[in-house]
Amino acid sequence: MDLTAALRAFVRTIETGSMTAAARDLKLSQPAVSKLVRNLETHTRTKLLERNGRAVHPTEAGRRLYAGSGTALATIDGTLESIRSEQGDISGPLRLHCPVCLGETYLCGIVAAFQKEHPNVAVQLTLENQPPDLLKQNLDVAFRMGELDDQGLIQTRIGLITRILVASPEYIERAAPLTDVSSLRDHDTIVTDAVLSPSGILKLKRGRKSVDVALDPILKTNNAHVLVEALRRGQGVGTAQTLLVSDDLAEGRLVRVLPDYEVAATPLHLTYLPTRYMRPAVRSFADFSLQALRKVDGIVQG
Amino acid sequence: MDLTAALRAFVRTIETGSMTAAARDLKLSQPAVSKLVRNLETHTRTKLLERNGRAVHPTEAGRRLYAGSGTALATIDGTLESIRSEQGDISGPLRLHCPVCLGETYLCGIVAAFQKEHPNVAVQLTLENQPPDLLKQNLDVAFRMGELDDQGLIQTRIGLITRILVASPEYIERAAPLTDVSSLRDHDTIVTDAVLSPSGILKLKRGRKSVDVALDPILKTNNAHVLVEALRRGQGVGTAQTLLVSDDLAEGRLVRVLPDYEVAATPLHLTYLPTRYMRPAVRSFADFSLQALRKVDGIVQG
DNA sequence: TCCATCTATAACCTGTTGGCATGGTTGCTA
DNA sequence: TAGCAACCATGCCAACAGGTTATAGATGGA
Repeated sequence: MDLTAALRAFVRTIETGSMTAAARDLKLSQPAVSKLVRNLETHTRTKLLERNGRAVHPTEAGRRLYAGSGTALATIDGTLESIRSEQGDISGPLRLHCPVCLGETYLCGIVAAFQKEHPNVAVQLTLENQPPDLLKQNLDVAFRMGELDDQGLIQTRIGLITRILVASPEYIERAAPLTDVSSLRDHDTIVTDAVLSPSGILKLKRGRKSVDVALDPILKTNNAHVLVEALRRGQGVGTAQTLLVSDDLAEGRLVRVLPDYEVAATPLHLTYLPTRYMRPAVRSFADFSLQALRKVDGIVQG
Repeated sequence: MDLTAALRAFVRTIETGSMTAAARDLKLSQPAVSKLVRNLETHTRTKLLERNGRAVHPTEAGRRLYAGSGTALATIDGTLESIRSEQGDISGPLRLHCPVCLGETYLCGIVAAFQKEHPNVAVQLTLENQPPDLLKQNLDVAFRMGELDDQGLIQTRIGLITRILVASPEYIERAAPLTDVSSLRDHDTIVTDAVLSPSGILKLKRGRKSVDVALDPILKTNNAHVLVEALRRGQGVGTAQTLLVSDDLAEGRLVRVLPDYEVAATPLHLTYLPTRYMRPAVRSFADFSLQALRKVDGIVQG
């Protein structure tokens, strides 16, 4: 029996919670996974999974096998890949997860540059604003915004994503003068869900002093492109991640307003699971993306 | 490709220093091992072994793969076996090594008792007086006499094997009186190689005081049965491990002489390699044999 | 120079494994 | 309660992987 294949199927089944999902992952048919697990059970003379029609759960023995063999498999994979990479040939899969806005604007370029250096790395880049489940989705690296309290997760702080208040020149021309933050109430505002507190408060800072403004925005969106596009069209004034609008600012399509005020910056982290071995492709990409992102205008240290 | 099989063949090849030997170990043909290693090399795109006609040596990459996958494989095997054993069924191979005299007299009985409790454990018991190479011979546990300086070896002290001076009643009748240790020179002496220093000195102790006696034995042997048999036949007086002659003493076939004197006792150790996982059969037998041996007359604590 | 020992290769065969199609079970939902 | 959807198990078939035997090639020692 191919123990490696059987264990891999078993481990993925537990992680995804379903043989069908594991089969998709492993590019096998569902019966194949079913058989592999069955073989493993015969071999250990023990029921490893509790089949429940709907889902499968590991038995006590299954949990122990998972704990023991999961890391061992990862070690083997990591060692093998590290030996291949020693030949100067970094390869293997690289599964990434990233918030949509960052992914669309910067990460895709970073991935392209990385793949140019390492053409044998097969990237799967998932963009979602939901926080990912690294285990279930089998992710190598996830970029995450905001403060994380997730235990059992290694996180490297990349920097702070700054936001600024911007508007198009046309809008500024047209609308009431924006002399002070209190006048924001009289403006059409456009924001991301994330920057507004549930009660609709935007937190700003002027120097050390923090200022809260209650907004009633004309547009709230979770999509950065939509947001920036609306700002460009002159639909209003709003907060935007600096990294999303630096080009627009440089070319005059957008103008920073109330430049004395700072919008609360969001930390950006690179996260991954503490596997025994960091596969070379993963390690290499982590370094690569970290350096690239820290150079981005709109991501600052602090 | 069956990664487990390939890695196993590779690991055993490095440990034994030859594919042919690894094949014997794994109960495969030599070409099978050759192919497995070749597959592994193809898979890693790296030469892992330097074939040298006479012997094979790992390349740098091979050493790294060995370091990484060796323990991982052991972990997997151990976990699987531990799950099987959870079913109350301790099983698997158990490879033991032991000095001949101890093995013939006591260990064989201990092994039999152990197998009675755990009939699915397949024991290979090698009796040799040469110190074993646990890695090359693929041993789980080795019993060793004497002080060991072997690093990278876990050793549990079982106790001290005592030796005493004995002779048969017939011999004592016939020979010169044995009033003092100095009169030993005038006797026919029978010893194990091990107790004599290279220059032929037997070290004794009387209380705190150590006494050296130069002997010119009529029989030196490395085999305990030969030694004891010679003593029983009345060929002379000699040193014997207490555990070998306790029956003879009890039944009057041998008599202890010069009982004030002690022969230097030899420590007995149970040794094994520090593998990540101690397989259940191994752990269980280690406990079992330790308890049994400590009860043996002639093995004392200290 | 021959021999012993070890590895590589070729040819062949068997057994396992994976895929497909299908049937059974479970839990949700209307 | 019945129908549906999702998931796992099983039987059958084809393909390939991995095993063995036989043989050739290389290397170090006597």
